[in-house]
Amino acid sequence: MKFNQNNFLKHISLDCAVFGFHDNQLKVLLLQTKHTREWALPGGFVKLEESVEKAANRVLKERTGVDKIFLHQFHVFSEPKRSEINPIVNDMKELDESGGLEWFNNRFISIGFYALVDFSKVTPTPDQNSFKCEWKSFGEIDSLILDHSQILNKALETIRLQLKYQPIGYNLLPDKFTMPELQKLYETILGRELDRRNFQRKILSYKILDKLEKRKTGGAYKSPYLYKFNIEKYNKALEDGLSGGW
Amino acid sequence: MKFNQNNFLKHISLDCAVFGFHDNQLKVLLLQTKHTREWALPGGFVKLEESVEKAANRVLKERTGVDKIFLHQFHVFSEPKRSEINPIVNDMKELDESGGLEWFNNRFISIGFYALVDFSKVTPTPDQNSFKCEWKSFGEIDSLILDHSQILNKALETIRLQLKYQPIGYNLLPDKFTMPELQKLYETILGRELDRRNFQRKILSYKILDKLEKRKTGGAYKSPYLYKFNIEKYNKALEDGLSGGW
DNA sequence: TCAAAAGTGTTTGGTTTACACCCATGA
DNA sequence: TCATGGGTGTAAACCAAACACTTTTGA
Repeated sequence: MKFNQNNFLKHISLDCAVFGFHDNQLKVLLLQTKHTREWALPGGFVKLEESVEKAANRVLKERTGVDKIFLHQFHVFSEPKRSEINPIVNDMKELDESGGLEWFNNRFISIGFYALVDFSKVTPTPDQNSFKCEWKSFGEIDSLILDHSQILNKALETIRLQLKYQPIGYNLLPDKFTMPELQKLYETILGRELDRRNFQRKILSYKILDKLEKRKTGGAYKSPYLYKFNIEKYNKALEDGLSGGW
Repeated sequence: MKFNQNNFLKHISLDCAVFGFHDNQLKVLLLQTKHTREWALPGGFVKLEESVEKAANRVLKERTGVDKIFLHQFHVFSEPKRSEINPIVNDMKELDESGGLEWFNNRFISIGFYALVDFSKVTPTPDQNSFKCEWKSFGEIDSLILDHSQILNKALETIRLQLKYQPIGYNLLPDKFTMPELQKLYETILGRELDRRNFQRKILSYKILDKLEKRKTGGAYKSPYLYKFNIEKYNKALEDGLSGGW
């Protein structure tokens, strides 16, 4: 299936900061470009008859295999020169016969989205312009294409703010998880350590968790309880907001 | 000066919810369209070489006479049919010889901004497609053109959330103001009453106010103190965020 | 001189923080 | 059996909500 620029709105793009959580680390889904081997956020364009939310969902379905991802727009990036491509790329793109060169030389206003996904359910899949698609630990990402670093940082900042009055985790953790795992997630996003006991008390006070039987498997030391989110209460908390902050 | 559609990015517009505060009421700046006499939010388009923020600032300078207004983007509105114009307008627009009909029949993705301004400094000024421009009390606004009601409501919702961790008022009140006035502003935005004494204690705890001499003028009863914002501390609070919420 | 608005302060209850002890587990 | 991680509890500090009394002002 070839890219046909006539199917898309000119000047408008979208970029997604897709976050996952694995090995106690915050992961970000990135693409490596075919030509320059630079890293980029997954992104795409908006079809003539779809909303930007639909477009973002479509793009992420392609990149991850997962549909209906938790996804929110958070900022529009529109500096006039933000999408000016590297002259080197310009040359290399000419190798491309898809007519993409003309398209990519347009100025783009990009709508930034952040997405939270269950790491284990994602199958990273490169797009037409990419060489590969894979998870990177947030801490190990250094330079990204265009203004994508800025977009990524602003996405994380937005999530940190959301955390103050909304629960998080349902979209980032597997169905069943332990309290220490959930805590680690919060600590990772917030970038600081939390008190184990106070964390538990606070989270439980939101009443969005259901406690299950003890876990038995592998891990050394005392086995922690398993929890799962109570989805109704979780969604209600998402809408109503939480009282205290972190 | 005629509108030349070649100077603007196609498919992209912006709409601004401009809030002011007057007579203890929250005011919104609206335009009344020439043809159908419907009400609309001030809006505009993005020039080929400007950011959306610059564009919004430019548009609001034209509508208010005020430059460098406090202005933030808050959401992108992109439902495919959101900008489909009323067929009646379509006919009437043909009266217009500016070539605007073709332009307005495009699909537009609109970037929503909210703005906070000092009511007394604004000179409402209609644009090319408007009959008049004036302040309306938020409570008295019923129907707006296209999805502008939705945009306006989402703007207010956003401000309410901001209020939880950012100070507000510097952009909405005159230089000098009294504590009851500031409180009324908070109450108006939040849509509920606050305790006078607790409000004062909390606001003062932020240390963003400087207390001045007593006011003497007109108002009956005991004269309240005048305050002004300490702009350095205010800006710092804007960046760092406040601790407690409302 | 009185009603209404505004200045100031105190009590109370909940929430957050800090910290301690015990239990379970696999090496 | 012991080091480590995990479950549970409590005292102190802090903050927010509720409420009372006094002062100033113009009518």
